[in-house]
Amino acid sequence: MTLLVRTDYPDPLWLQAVDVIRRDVADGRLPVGSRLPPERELCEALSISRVTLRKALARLVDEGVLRSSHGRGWFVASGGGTDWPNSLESFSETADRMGLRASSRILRQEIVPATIDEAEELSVAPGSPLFHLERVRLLDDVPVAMDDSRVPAALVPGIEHIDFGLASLYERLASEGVDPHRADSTIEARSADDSLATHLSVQPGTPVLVMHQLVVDSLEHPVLASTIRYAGERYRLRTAFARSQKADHR
Amino acid sequence: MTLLVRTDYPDPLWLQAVDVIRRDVADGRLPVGSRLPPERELCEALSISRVTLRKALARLVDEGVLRSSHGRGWFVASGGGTDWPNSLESFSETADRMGLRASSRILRQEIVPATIDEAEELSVAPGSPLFHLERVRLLDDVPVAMDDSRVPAALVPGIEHIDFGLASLYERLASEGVDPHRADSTIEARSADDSLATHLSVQPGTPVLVMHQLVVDSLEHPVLASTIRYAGERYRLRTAFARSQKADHR
DNA sequence: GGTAGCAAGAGGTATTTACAAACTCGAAAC
DNA sequence: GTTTCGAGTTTGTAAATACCTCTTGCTACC
Repeated sequence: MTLLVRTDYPDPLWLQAVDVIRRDVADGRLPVGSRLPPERELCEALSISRVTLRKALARLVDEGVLRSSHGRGWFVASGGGTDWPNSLESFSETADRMGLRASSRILRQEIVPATIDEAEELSVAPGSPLFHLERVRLLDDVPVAMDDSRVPAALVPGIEHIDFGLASLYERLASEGVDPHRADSTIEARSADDSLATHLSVQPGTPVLVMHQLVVDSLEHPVLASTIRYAGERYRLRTAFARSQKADHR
Repeated sequence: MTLLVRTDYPDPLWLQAVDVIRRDVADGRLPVGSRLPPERELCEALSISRVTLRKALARLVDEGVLRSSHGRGWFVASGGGTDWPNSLESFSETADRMGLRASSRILRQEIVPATIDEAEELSVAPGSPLFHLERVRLLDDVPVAMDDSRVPAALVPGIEHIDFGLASLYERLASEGVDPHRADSTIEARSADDSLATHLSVQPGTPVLVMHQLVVDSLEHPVLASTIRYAGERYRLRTAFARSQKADHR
């Protein structure tokens, strides 16, 4: 605990205390399961009052870093800090959580006329311009998924000139006033075909997780259809489902 | 604000204050968007100190009931932001939609002591009795999935004698006052091992969709852990994700 | 040898007090 | 007429203090 909190810093003292303790946990100076010094000692060590310290500790409980035991002390929570998304965890959120770097490799980016099937799914006229974006998604330069997205070109003028190696498709849609509201999805397990296996650097036939999503705005207009194929050994979807009372699993 | 907090009640004052304010909001005495009296007035009205009141207010922010504006006051938050209608189509709903008949074949139904891992996941003591239910789920007598569920036996007395070829696990839990509230889930693609392949009547190595769920009640107590393995060629999860507009609290 | 009870140490709750920072609004200055 | 300033109000942060409850371990008693 070398760092102290400083009154001449702009951040509130309790936030500085949060950072100090969180860092000590992350660096292993406070191993998982270990007990922290008593509150009164921590106060002295950090030169803050007990109220301020307890505000910091409360935040760390919220973050799942610590837990308290009445009469016994403060303990570093087990690393399984179940930090569940309340919707589907996005690719970059997964990367953040695992401390990895997310990136993309563009395979295809063009505007083509919509086929009958595409037109039907996205509620546009057959032959109307459709933006195709095909990317390999990587975590720390390891290919993890193939993302094939289609957007009606009319929604985002000039979309074919955006560099999606850097830009986020969702952010671009949002900046054009497109408001993703719901994503109707199907999820299934398939075998990798030769083409997919090549792009993901896996053996043909290995299991892949195929998620197809149709994203609609608040007026139920389709704005994006995407198919993401995840290498089964390299990715795991995380989400939280609300259980309606009538859901029966007979 | 008719009710007061009382020092001679067992609940902490700040918790009583939370209840009072939450009730006022629920009853419409504090309409959505309205401003609360200043903290100092609330302190006096509730006969508690400002620190105690602020602890209550902080909790209500966590619950999404209130929000504060520096220099302006406290406001009742719009209730419609925090809903997360992520839903997952259940096995029997899928059967209904496709006009098929859902059934189960029991492989294993017994009470065994919880292992360390199981105990940790379900927040019970290691060695405490755990109900294991292993079933093959069929659609029109075709095996489609293998369901392995674990429930703390204390939740449903006599659970080991129920015929789950007919009864619904969720209905049984509900009838015992267990209220499934949320299911934290991971979904991945794997290859079928020999045992699974036999039960599902597929070739070993074919892709399977593995969904693991931890179901918790409204108090965040785990009530059920289940792993369902779907034959990739025979089943497709259908779900709707809400795109959360939520900001991070960093 | 077992058990009840006490005391020390830990977190939990609550009060009082003080000052800082952000917002509102009206009055004065230009 | 517009801007600027400042007083007043309100939330945000922080300290010092007191006492309660729970856990643990030791001690003394039976």
